[in-house]
Amino acid sequence: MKIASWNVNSLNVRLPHLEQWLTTFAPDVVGIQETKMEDHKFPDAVLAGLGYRSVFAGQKTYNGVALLSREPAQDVQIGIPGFEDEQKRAIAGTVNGVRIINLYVVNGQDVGTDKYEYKLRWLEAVHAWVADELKKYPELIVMGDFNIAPEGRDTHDPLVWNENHILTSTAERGALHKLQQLGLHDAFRLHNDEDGVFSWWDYRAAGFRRNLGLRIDLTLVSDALKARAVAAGIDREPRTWDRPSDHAPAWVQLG
DNA sequence: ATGGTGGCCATGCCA
Repeated sequence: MKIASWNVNSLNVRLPHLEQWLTTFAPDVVGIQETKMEDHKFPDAVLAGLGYRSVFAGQKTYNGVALLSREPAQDVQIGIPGFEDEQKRAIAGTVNGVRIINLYVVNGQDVGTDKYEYKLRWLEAVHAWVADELKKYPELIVMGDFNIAPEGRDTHDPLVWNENHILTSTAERGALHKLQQLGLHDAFRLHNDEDGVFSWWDYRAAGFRRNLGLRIDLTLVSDALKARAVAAGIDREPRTWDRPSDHAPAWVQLG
């Protein structure tokens, strides 16, 4: 079972890319972020034609998440339970017995801003939620656009992307670490040791051409799933296509 | 030190 996470940065613009990628990469489950699309506009019929069921929670202009799966998702949860949030950033479901949480983590703008504080509050709420979910579903995947690069080797320049910089700051990495302390493993790092492998490249300054990127899109697998995570990676190909998203899909394969 | 590209939507905001 191949499970992937992809920030498409507008599903309206990227639907052809998604269709192409579903056809060639053939994932079994996909978590989508930044659909930027209200629910009544979601192309569930098009995706059904490709063999995928969809559940989704969207809004105009910003945010928006969806979960696509070949088998229908059960026990679908939209938003973080008990956490009031107008922004559509979280959706979860159970597919083939595996609980899957798909997140579009708050970007945070800059360290010390209101958005940064919201990001840290939001991650606290995610921690409580995941802790609760793990009790019910030991076989759990938490994936999405985390907007956090776990380590220096997940950035093109650790001197720039340092402990005071957004996406790499001490508090952000601390929140990710605390989440992983629940028993979640970065699937990519179970199988890849190299640095310079990224999932996001800024549109500005020819970031992709120069490979100036960050690895901020993660698939985390629970203790109970760790042995089944037989491969993981990032598929750079859709980032090479015309008018691409600024993110590439991150994936994990369960054996 | 600043802005750079892109999406949404018509202007700045967000990333």
